[in-house]
Amino acid sequence: MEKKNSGTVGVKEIARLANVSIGTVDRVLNNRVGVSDKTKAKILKIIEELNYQPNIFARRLASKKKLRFATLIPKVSDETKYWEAPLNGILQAAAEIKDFGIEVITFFFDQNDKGTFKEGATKIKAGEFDGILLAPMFEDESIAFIEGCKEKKIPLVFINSDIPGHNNLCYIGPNLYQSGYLSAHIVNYLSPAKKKTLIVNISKEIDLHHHLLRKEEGFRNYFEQNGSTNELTKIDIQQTGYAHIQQKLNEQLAKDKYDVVFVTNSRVSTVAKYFEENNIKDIKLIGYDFLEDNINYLKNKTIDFLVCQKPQEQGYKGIMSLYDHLVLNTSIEKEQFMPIDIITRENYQYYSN
Amino acid sequence: MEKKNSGTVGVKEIARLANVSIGTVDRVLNNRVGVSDKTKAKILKIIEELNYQPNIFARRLASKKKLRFATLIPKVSDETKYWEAPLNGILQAAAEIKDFGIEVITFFFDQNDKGTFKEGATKIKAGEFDGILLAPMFEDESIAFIEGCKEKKIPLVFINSDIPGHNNLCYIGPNLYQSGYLSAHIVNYLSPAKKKTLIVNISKEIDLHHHLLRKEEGFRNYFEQNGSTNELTKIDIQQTGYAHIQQKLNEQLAKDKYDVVFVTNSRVSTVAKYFEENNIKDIKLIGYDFLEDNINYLKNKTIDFLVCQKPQEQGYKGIMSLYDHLVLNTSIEKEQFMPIDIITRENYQYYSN
DNA sequence: CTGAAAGCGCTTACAG
DNA sequence: CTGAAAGCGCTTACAG
Repeated sequence: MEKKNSGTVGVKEIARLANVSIGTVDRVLNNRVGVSDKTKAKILKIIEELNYQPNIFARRLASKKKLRFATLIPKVSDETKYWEAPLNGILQAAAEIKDFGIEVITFFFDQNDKGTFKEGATKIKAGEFDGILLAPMFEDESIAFIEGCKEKKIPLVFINSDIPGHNNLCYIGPNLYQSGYLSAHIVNYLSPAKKKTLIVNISKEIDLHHHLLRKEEGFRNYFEQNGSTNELTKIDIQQTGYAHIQQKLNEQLAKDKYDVVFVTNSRVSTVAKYFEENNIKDIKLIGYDFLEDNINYLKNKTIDFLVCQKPQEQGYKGIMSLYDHLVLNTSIEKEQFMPIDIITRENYQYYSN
Repeated sequence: MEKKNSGTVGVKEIARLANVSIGTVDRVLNNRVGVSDKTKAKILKIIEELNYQPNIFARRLASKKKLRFATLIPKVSDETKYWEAPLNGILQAAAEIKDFGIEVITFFFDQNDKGTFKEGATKIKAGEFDGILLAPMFEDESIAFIEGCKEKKIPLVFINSDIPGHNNLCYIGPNLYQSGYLSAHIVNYLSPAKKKTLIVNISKEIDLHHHLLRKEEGFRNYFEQNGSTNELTKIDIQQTGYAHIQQKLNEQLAKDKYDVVFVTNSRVSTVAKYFEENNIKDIKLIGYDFLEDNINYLKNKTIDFLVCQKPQEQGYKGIMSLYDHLVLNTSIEKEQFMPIDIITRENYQYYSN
């Protein structure tokens, strides 16, 4: 004899069975104080037995509780088009949970200016938010901010990059090492069998450089672990202006004849531009991120592969994790690694960021 | 002077402004009959001006309306593990919209038996469903069924394969041609530059064979259109038992030395098994679908690439499209092509089906 | 064609 | 510590 009362039992029925008022049932349901241990136990038992599932619609309709989430990510600029996608994900999630009484407020910082990051953090601290989504680009500043949140017990999710041991709710983003490793795997398949590969790191900001090194590490380790004959060279380009990159590439490409160039971030489009201008067609080019510039070079065959990690989904899932944690009380996976997608000119049309 | 009444105006306020009762407002809101044109116009004008957005929670709470969806897809068997994923997607969507008063009932058929498909279709017809999700494997039988639904104006979505011109709500699934095209693109990158490739179609059911041919077409056209020197051969294996496949492969591989084998469906694991048993390591192997067997051969390096098309998402989105159409009244994209994902042994861990 | 009332399953003050 | 009542914004009969 099974009971089938999913969806049909409510506070009223529980109250009846427990010989209390629905107000009391509500108190234990929502962990509020002011119920004797005895009646609490009795009610909990009934809830358990009935497998009671609250009606979220009634709950939402009756409740006047509002939650406010803050996000702090880099602002979108020509240099950082990448951040358009996470922002879109955030806004999409915000729209979806708006009716559930959640307000999402977005703050931005300048990737080239730690000061703006601190400013944003200060504003958020003052704003008394219930949950925070953060792109913790600057390590020291992020940690200081996070510790503050910890004290106030404000849940916090990281997206895009992690500071292990400091995320207090979850991290949602790429496994950088593995994405480098995968890139190497692709390179390994490319003809010719024996080849020379150039790794290119382009980054001005020293803090961001870590990320690139992590990818480079994965890339290198692949070849080591697979006993490859691939010959690896690398250059670090610490200025992002085209003239500078051009000069560096000129120098490097004069030194040797490469079969593959692996650019460790989205600036692969700059290298593609250089390839196009210099009519270089026999070097395979691999880089990162589904950005308009990159896709254009993919289309015109200058870029061969792009590795992408669903930036929009990072923002979306970040907000949703806060919601799931705070509203639905779901348990959240500590590390949520994004898929590592391989984009070519024959599948980019169907890619969903 | 802007009004900011999003979320604050309700039927009560509209009724007050229109000098009618909220019952009448409700009637025009839900397109019910029994309102004079004059008052209807008046109310619509106010709704428009106020940019009224109904409260979905209140609506859901008060409404007793229930909708029932039916799904008809192949049953999961050892031969058709693939269908586990779409089913999971369907069940996940069902769980999410259950609270919205939607009941999803699943029907299955045997891919090797058209009769079971007809049976399922008949049951669904008799069941008076409000929306249907279908994997239209058997063309004639599907069309007959679909025409019946059309008459009754029951919205219908196709997943996994399309019968163009007959889907009445939308198609959600792969672009088969393009997935073959992409596979060829990958093959083209593989060393050696000049190579011999064998296409393998394994399929017992004549109706399903079409799908494979469509992929083969994309695969072939890529090389034609790109003036490739790749030499293509193909075999059709019309029995799916291992002994038969083994024999066919024996014959074929004795004829020539191939660099790449492209299997046009998930049966690539059978070919992988053959490779493993015969210690074939120098032929690159490409096939379809994120199935346990295939992934195992990917891990042990027998399979090099798998092309996947998010089967779970197909089921999920299929149900959600019915919901969006029937409940939210959203407009639905006619053709929703899945991403074409490239899976290797370095990114399968992070793949979400 | 229109209105007034009850009720969906919760939460929120308020009273004791 | 507990209960009774009002109300969230809709929909659903029912009455006229």
